[in-house]
Amino acid sequence: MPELAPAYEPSKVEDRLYLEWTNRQDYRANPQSTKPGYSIVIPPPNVTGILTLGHVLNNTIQDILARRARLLGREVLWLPGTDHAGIATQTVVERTLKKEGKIRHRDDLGREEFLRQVWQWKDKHGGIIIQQLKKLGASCDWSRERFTMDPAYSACVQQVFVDLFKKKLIYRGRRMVNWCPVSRTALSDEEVIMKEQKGLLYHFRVPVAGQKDRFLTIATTRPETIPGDTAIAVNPKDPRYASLIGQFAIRPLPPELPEDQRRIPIIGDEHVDLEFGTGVLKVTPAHDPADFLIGQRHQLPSLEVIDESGLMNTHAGSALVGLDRTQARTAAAEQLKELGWLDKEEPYTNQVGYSERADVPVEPRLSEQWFLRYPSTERSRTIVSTGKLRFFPERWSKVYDHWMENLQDWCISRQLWWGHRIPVWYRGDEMRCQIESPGTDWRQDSDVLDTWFSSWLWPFATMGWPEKTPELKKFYPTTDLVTGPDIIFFWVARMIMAGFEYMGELPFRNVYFTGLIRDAKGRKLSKSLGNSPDPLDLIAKYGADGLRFGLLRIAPQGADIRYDEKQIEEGRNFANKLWNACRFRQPQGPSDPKANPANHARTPFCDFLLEKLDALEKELERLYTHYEFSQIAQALYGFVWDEFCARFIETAKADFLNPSSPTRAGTLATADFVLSRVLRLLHPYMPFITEELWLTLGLGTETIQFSGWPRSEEVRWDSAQAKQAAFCYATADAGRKLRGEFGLSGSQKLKFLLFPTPGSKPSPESLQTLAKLLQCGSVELTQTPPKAPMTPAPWGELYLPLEGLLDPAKERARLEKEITACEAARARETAKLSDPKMAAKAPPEKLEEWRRIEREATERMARLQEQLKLFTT
RNA sequence: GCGCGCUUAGCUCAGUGGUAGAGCGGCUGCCUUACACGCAGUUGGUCGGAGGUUCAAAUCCUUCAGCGCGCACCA
Repeated sequence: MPELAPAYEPSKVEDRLYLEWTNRQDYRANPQSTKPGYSIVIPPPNVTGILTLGHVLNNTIQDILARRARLLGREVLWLPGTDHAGIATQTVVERTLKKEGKIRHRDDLGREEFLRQVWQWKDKHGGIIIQQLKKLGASCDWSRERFTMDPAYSACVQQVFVDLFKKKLIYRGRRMVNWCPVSRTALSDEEVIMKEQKGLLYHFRVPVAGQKDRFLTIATTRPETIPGDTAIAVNPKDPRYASLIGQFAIRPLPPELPEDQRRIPIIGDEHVDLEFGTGVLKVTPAHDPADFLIGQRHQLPSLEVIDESGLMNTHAGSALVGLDRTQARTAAAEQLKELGWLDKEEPYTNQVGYSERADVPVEPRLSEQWFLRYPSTERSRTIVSTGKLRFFPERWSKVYDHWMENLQDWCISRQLWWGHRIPVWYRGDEMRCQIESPGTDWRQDSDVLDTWFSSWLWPFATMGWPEKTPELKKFYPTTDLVTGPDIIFFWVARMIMAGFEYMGELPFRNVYFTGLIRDAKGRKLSKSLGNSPDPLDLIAKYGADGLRFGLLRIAPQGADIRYDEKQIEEGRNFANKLWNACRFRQPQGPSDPKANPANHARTPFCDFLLEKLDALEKELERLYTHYEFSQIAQALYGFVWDEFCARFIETAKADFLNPSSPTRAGTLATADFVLSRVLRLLHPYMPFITEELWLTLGLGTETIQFSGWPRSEEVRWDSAQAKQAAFCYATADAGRKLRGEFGLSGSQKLKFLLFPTPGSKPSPESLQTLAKLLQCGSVELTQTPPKAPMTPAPWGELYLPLEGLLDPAKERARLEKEITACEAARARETAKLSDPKMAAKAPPEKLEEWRRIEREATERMARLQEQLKLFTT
């Protein structure tokens, strides 16, 4: 048996073990297994992405669930893979090629050649995040790794499109969509994020046609769209303007156009808010969703003045043409000023939709797109609202329900090249929706599908759908899904609908939403802020187990996480603590995998530890059903550090150093029994160190991974003994406190005296253990209370004879302070008990408890007062 | 504007009706024969404010404030 190093060195363990596990194919899921199935599909990361702390959190949780399921004897499938991430990947490749000077625009290469370059990029960079997940210890079934652009997967996507088209749920239409002028594609509503923008509200006048000196004043944030205005709208109920409805106004821009070409109608529309601005609205049907609707209601012409790249076109007039939207805004305002139409500019803050990817304002734009009317919406909504599909934390189900209630058709076409091509073919005016080309003279739709239109099939398309595969039979529906609440609409909701539509069943039974990781200042982690640490650096520094445990311990359910590297350091420290606890056991000889403390004479401390282990196992059981991952980590941390190390090991030293001790075998058995269980309980969180210790100590000959989840029924102990141990610990705690108050260090070999509680007679062994816990020279019994500092303790009154060191004044002060505290505690209970209302209404067991506390405080006080008398004379 | 969440020790957070907790930090003392990635002790909170329910409120209700998030066609 190799000797354990003084400190745990993760780098010597992790890669070696991971290789062993994967070479042995420990994570390969067998659909033919008779064991009950457990499955998770990974939220596929962007194929060209790199690991972030968010991924670490998310995948560690999945790994915890998967590893625990294996210990529970399940057949586990954790299915990994990556996403082609249309816009993101295409943008990155295009940018790189531009930077290398190979192209100015992707048009330079043409569609086919550009796609070849993207595939090349994918082959080169696509595996990085997968390798990083392996470093983390992720126990995925790598033999089943999928990519959303795999041929089989693509076939699923096309088939679903054709099917939904046939069901008339997919349709093509010319509508107002969110247009990203940088990526030059349409976006779905979900890809637009509203941001507050500080700008100006411009007030300008327009003359009413044929009425000299009659003007309307309009407030707008977008003067650059004035050339695209095709009407002026007022509310028909507005007494100020109602009479003008039906007349015309002269649009001020572009000024070079003859006046009759700038004549636009004044219309009445309820949409106009009387209170806002001047109550007069310019209507630009081509560049504003609300105006578009007004335009439809009034059959207004649509006049486009901004092109697909966000540049002003010729309709905007000579002063603006070619300018970017934002430049055009100031230019248009300038123009209005010169023409004398501008009344004022005032600072104004409004909400503007931004493209999530390109981080520029989206331009509402009229275009021909494909839309999906969501399928299976009713079932998908009720499955969550009735709690059959559970969300953790539960409150996200409200957010989901609200979105499901207000479903808008999904714009699924993208004007990109990288993605699944839309299976629709054209010849002249004919159109066909089918996977194969109808013939050589047919031209395929040039658009691709939104990436989420492929990911929403992930839970079953990865398992061989549309075939009825053994995988689907065994592992669908999946058990748990772990993801971030930011993609609840993008992905979770849509997967539920696709699951019902194509499998007739929900895709997963539970969804756990992680929190967002923020830095110490509360900012989101991002590459541009430079506050996003590289998980691989953290693994190198603290080990994968340290990173996993440290991060999970501070990841409260449902709340954002304030990340601090200090926490990861603590994770490493904990790993080292565990390592050393085992190192303490190792020199005593090989561990016994079948150790059973029940078969041996034991010290009370063994029973105390077994009692705590039982409580821990029950607690973890409860916490796992609620997905309380950070509290599970806390509970394990506390057990290992406080119960096993601080208490048990200190008392086990007596047995370990004494080969002839009658309780030696029992203490060894307890150590092995408890370590065997605590390593297994910890394994989901810290897979590497627990495996290494398990095998090195010889707690098992096979890997820990399938060694069985500890059951609390296996733990047997004597609770009377455990109580004795608790008294001993409490006595030691009192002694330490007493010594600490005199500023005496542990290294000074002091002698304590114990004046035992009448009737009790502590054994020499227990006095020895007490001395060990107190780290003092000895504890001796005394028949007469000495004149020395004293503290009341469960076993009796503990004295610290200080010979010449004693300062009576100091001792008096100390006693008085403690008497005051006792008095306060007693008074609190007395007050409660003497309140007649309370005495009448509180439950008897509470009253009993309060009486006990009152009694104990009184007794303690009496002892302290006796002691005080000794020092007052 | 509507909805949701948060506010507890210097920091990060547990604690859903009955004596306010943990880790870190601070301070004091220790290289005590598993561990200085450690050990012992200690400091530190009128549980955001105000009302209410209750014998009893950090905990339940109402309301206010601050912060965060989601949804929303006020130009």
